[in-house]
Amino acid sequence: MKSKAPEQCQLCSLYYEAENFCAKLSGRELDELHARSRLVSIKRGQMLNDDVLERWPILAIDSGVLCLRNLLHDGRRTIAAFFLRGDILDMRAAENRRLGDLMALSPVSLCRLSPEVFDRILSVNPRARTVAWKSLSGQAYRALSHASDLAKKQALEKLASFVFECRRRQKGLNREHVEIPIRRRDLAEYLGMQPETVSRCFRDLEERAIIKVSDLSVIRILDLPALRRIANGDREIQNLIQVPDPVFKIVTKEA
Amino acid sequence: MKSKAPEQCQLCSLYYEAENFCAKLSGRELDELHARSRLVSIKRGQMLNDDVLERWPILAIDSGVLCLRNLLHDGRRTIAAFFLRGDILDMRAAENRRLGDLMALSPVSLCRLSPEVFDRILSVNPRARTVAWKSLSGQAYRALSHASDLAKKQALEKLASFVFECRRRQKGLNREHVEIPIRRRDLAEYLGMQPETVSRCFRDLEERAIIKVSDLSVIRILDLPALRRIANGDREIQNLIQVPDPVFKIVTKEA
DNA sequence: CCCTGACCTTGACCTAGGTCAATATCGCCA
DNA sequence: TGGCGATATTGACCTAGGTCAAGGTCAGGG
Repeated sequence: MKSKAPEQCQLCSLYYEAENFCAKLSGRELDELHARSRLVSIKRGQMLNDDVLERWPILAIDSGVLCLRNLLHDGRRTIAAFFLRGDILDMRAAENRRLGDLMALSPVSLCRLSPEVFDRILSVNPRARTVAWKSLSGQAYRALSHASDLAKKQALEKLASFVFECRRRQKGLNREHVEIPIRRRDLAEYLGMQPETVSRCFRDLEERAIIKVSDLSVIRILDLPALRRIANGDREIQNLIQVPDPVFKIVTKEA
Repeated sequence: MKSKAPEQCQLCSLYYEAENFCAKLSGRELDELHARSRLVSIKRGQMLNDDVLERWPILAIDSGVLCLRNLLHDGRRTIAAFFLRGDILDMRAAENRRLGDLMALSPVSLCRLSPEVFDRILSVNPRARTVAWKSLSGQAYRALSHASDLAKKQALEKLASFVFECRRRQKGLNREHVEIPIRRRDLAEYLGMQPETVSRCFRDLEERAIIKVSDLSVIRILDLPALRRIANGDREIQNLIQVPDPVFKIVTKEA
């Protein structure tokens, strides 16, 4: 009887969290996948280089925060998305598209899955296929909703929206405390703004008693409905709370 | 011998274009899918309503431009993505996420696929599965790259980037003429800017002899490398070509 | 425990592009 | 073909947030 999962896998969230990919595999499938895959650790700031990605285009995140970042050569940087535990990335589809580099925003542990075994499993194991499909469409929908945020929302709204994204994605049950898993600077790059602006927006939300910034990586939501309204682009609340601007505009018109 | 595809399908690009989903199906699979699916036409501006989507969450585009649009209730509107012939949408993953509405930006012909038959086909037909997987990851990567554009690029750069997106997606072989399949206003919503700005940017590119705007829906690329450099965020070219601004600003300061 | 460098915050100022208003142009239908 | 409503363009002006510069704060190493 060989029902025991490989030792390494037992410590990996991809296996021990029931909704994740490896948890859906039969013992045999897991053995085979494990035999042909590589669990690796990456330090913060480190990037996965392209030729390794070519050979190992399928990645599954065990822990940490990985991001997809691209930089214009005049130094502007953007983080297009970040990936958390449980996410499965298939970089094969990126093909000729220049999307950017995968970079660790915190120490990351991830598993490079053998594309062959991965594909084979997808073709025979419907539950595993569902997990992979869901992860991929989750990424797609997250990216779409992020694109909406970036397109028309103001800085404050984007930040509020981001808090909800973190909240939705965090595993714990605590809905009041939200962990901000990335640093201010990275957050700014993700939201397409400057660190200074992020800072100002946090302060703004705090001054309105909508959130409390405990430390740099955790906030507490004090007024959930207000935060939600801001995230949804409701300008009422913003104006209501803001000091009604006592500036009179003098229009001079030539007669 | 029943090798003939259903008549309706023979006129549908999903079937007659070899790389599309229905072209990968066996005669039997196609018959079954066709029997349980619905080809529908949508006029420009029309939206697919939510409860129908609930029952028919899988859509395949035969022709036209469908978009995912969401509007903040103060009137700001965003187009998060648009979908063209061959694209397959799976709205089941959207779940609780409020992504927006599917709306036709031009007359659209699409096929509502039966989710059950679709899933069954995915589980037995690897080629069809590949097509669906590719379409989904294409959407994901397009959304990511769009998000990057929105985050840090300037208006001109976003527009140039958009031209390349259209070019990459258009089927024809003509690489010099690019069809802009949507109107200015929609384009503005997609790029997160105002129609006025779109207009100004087109003019700017035209004045620099980088493109030629033939009519509202077709442009001709005159200087591909320049356009590419702009799209990639190279500010050199922008400054080199721009007339060095001969405006002196007179700053008056009280002594 | 202190030192150092990276990160974050704050304030002052400035500009890209949003806003508003006035045409011009398009595309559809009679 | 002509007329009309929707769409696009242009110009003038203004503001959200980017930029720059100056501290402040934190975490990790000796």
